[in-house]
Amino acid sequence: MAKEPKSQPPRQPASQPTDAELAILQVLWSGGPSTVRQVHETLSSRRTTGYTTTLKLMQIMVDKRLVVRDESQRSHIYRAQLSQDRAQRQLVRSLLDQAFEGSAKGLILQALATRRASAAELSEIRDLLDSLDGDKK
Amino acid sequence: MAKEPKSQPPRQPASQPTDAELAILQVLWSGGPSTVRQVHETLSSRRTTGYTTTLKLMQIMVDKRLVVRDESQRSHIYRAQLSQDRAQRQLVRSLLDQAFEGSAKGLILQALATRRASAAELSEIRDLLDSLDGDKK
DNA sequence: TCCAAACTACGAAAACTTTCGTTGACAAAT
DNA sequence: ATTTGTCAACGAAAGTTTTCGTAGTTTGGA
Repeated sequence: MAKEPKSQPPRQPASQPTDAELAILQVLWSGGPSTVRQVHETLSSRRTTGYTTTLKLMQIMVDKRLVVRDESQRSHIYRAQLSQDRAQRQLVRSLLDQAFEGSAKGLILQALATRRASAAELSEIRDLLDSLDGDKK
Repeated sequence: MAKEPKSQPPRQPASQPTDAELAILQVLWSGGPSTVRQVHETLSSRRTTGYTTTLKLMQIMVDKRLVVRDESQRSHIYRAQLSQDRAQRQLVRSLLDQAFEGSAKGLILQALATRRASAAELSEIRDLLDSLDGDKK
């Protein structure tokens, strides 16, 4: 006989992460695959929630396909399924639509006003601007 | 006797708008002071919610001090109290913290990748970069 | 005057998100 | 083998946001 006919409710592509989910994803993005314990420890410095809260959230995130889980160990290992790049894209797009009437320029101006970038960063941005200009000519 | 000792629960500065509230603010920002009807009509093209939903949200927004209301007419006139600029600042800041580890550069790169800016816009951005560079020297 | 249309107010349901207590399983140490 | 600690699972409560039905008011005709 085969393994399981377990019909795991198949979800849509991958829903937008909530705030708490994003906090968890950040830990996974920067720290790589981790256990719930590890994520919770890292998060504890900012958040003040119980261990089971983090666990529950991560279980929900598996359902939503935001993370995948390796259950071969007793302590399951979670890995981000939604890439940081893709999440950032989605978030930027929705922010542009929600508050900037689609204007990238407006968003960029606010970003520069909000956080001072280093000279090196500024020149990287300039390079990108140049390359975009080139394409467009 | 005087008018009303009506102690309207005084709220804090001005809370962060939710998604639905942001949609309403956008209408007020771009269309100026409006009635609920007007806002709802404008919103109807994207959203599909009842009139009273919009009304209720706008009433809540008055409580939150996100908008102010002129009741001198039968149809009250609502005006954005939270400026678009201030809202944008808050949103950019929280997005930077939540998904870009505070890096303005990262956000800007994503914004440029997401929405193609016109040559004119690109040069405006370049100007801003130059002025920031100047300050920093 | 009476009726219909347009409006505000408001309560409460529905939907979504976050939190945590409890339970049972496993594993390591005594 | 029993105890102790760590873990996943899960249900349910608490909190927040969004939705809408209903009721009462005002306005402008017929």
